[in-house]
Amino acid sequence: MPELPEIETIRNGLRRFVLNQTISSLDLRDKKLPVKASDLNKIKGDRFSDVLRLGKLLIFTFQKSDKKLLIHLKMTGQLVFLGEKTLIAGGHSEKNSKNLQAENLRHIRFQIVFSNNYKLVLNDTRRFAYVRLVGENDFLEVKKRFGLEPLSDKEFNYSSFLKLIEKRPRKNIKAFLLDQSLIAGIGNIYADETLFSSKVSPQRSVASLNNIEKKKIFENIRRILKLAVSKRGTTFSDYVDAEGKSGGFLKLLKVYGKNGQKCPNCPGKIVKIKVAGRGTHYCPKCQR
DNA sequence: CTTCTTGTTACTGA
DNA sequence: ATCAGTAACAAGAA
Repeated sequence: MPELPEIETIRNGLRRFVLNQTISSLDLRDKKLPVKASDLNKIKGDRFSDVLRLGKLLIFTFQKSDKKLLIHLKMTGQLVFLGEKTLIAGGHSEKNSKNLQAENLRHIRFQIVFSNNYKLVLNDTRRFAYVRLVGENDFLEVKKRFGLEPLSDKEFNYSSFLKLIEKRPRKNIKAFLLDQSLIAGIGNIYADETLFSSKVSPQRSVASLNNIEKKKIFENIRRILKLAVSKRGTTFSDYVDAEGKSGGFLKLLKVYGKNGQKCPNCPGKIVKIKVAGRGTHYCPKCQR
């Protein structure tokens, strides 16, 4: 499940590969994707000028066209850069890593072929990922749905965080963290990890938090997301970066996927329950 | 065979 | 308006 750190890692990887590359063709293989082949053809011959990120959404801009290509990976989407036949750097594998091989790409839904025959490939088993090509107006509509960017010190600081809390006082804290229109980019993994490090139960409401808990949650959001970016994200099931490589944050997870295991902080065990419709991992002893 | 999973949106009912 | 809960989406794992 790619969340902000994973998407940021993909973005950084892709920038190295796709900027200034001339697009020679676009191959739309899945008709379900909300984009028309005839629209895609309009960016043939153009070049990518930048790769941006909004929450978990990737945004590609062009040198000539004013349009933007939006790619959301949802749960199982993978976006990788391929050499003529193989992944640019996917072949080298470390112990315990699930580095992706080109032959693992069994669900290619969309790809862009560059003039040197290198490719940008969207692989997605469950077909929830989407590709859209939007003009300025549609892009502004999309942008409106996103909340604060947690890696931006300007947008996301303690006072803007407190304002969000005041705006949604009755909301459950886990649902609050997952709400993309409030803070953009936190998903199930980093929500659980943030609440564990803050010693706050996922079942609490926002209104019940004291000042110390609010401050801890705020600080842990930033700390954990930044740490995860520096480790190139978390590979739990499908995620790989632009080179097909696994993320290194998996080893640093304290509660996500650890149900039944001992809590890192106390003799108790991590349990998994359902909160806000999501599988939620926490320590009932440490998190109150 | 059924059930569960997940990011996001859409809908319902409180 | 806000919030919780649930279905839907698709496909694979258990």
